[in-house]
Amino acid sequence: MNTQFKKGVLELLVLLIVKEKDRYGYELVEAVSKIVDVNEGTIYPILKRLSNEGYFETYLEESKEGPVRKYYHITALGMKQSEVLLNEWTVFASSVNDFVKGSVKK
Amino acid sequence: MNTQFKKGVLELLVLLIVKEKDRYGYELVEAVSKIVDVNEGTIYPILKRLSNEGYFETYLEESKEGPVRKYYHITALGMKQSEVLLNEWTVFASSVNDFVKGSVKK
DNA sequence: TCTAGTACTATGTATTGTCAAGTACTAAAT
DNA sequence: ATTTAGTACTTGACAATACATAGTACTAGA
Repeated sequence: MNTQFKKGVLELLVLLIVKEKDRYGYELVEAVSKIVDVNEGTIYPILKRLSNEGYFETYLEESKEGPVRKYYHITALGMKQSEVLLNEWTVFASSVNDFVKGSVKK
Repeated sequence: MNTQFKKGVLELLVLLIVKEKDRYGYELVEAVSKIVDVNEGTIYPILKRLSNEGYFETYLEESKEGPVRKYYHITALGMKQSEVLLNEWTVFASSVNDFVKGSVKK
């Protein structure tokens, strides 16, 4: 899969998934993987960055199936950011798709 | 505009525009700008890269309105690449859009 | 002669995704 | 008892690509 296409989009996907309900990192990796192919080493840095920027709050919870899980909870700022990004993506993708479709017909 | 979303997509747009007919750099900047906001200093490096990779051939032609123009012509390899990239973009964008639409409803 | 528009090049920087390796816990298989 | 697989997270070096800025140079009109 084209790595470049994912830039910026993964951040949007992570925000939207955590917005649904609190998630821990490993769960996020699997959830995002269902949409686009993605590497473990890609998601964790995004989570750290989004937390540093105040979009997520975190807390720990024990698990019976393995080590402690770090859960991510979206903040009001994160909600706002997900809306901004979602809007930007929608505008961007439809501009590109409109052109691309016209290009195919010729 | 979100810079990250453009990664990889500009290459696709440039390929599709040059595929229509031969273009020179400055013309490309204007054509791409109609689709997504883009900087001059972004397009020229893409043209150089795509030429180095054998997707474009170039030739010079004089102009009455300014300095010499460098025209880009797509090669068979470039045609192939534009199809590959277009397909990858279409699959990618629709995966993301399908998820994103589901996410909005909730 | 100056300015605006056209046309291309070069360089340094920032962002972000990938890869690889490592740590560590639990549960099931050998 | 030990190994293996699955879960869970961290870190650091690396690659790709868009941007900003500056510089060169040509033409035409004020």
